[in-house]
Amino acid sequence: MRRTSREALIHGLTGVRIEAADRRGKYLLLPLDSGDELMIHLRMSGQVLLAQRGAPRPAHTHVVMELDDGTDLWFVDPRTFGEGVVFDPDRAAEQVPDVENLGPDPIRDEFSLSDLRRIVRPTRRALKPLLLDQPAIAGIGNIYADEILHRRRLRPDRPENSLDTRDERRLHEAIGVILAAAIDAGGSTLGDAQYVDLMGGGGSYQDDHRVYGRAGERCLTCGRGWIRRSVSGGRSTHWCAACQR
DNA sequence: AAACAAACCTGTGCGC
DNA sequence: TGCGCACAGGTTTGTT
Repeated sequence: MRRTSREALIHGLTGVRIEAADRRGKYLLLPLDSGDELMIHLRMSGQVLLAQRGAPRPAHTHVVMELDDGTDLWFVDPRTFGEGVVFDPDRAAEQVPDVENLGPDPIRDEFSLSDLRRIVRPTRRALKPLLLDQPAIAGIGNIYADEILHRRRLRPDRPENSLDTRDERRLHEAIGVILAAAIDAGGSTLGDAQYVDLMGGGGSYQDDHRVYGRAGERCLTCGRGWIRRSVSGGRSTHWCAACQR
């Protein structure tokens, strides 16, 4: 309830029908028949779970939404970084400016090669921060940024202004392929099982990670280099110093 | 302007 | 066994 109140959330959700389940980047968007929308962001540790009414709830269950089919939707979030808010789509620019400022979502929106060229600026900013920049391109997080760059053998610290046309084509291809493969596999559920689907099930894409979480291992792609890990601003980056250039 | 770091929190796993 | 520390999927805010 970072930008709303308990009362406003309860009022906005009581007696309404959820018309759809949509998404932009990492923001879940649920249009309601009241004309408002429920936005949920899970941040690092949030979960939305569907459960039988009365089932024992996990610790850190902050919101329980009772549905009319007898099931409950839980919002669970140990670290409390996540949030939910009911907003008026006509006033989205003031109520949820971060959602309004998102760049194109490569899965949800048209994302052509020229769309990628549009977000690559002639600066020395590195490719890793570019991929994590939600106002530039929406939805890519730390795991997939590393996996995308590894697939196309691009170093995370390669400056944006060093990309030639071939590099841009490669990066565009890798964004589509890695995200599609990860979605097919149900996402990446790491050891602490925080990322799970509505029914609490995990994904399997963590088994296909080539660099994320593999620091110190030999590169699965080239077989020559070792996977390196660096930390900047509390975020870790993984890459192969031999095959990523 | 851009590049960092800190802050927001709890839980887990490790070395000692 | 217990303590302290590093670290975790993200974003915002503040400081160089």
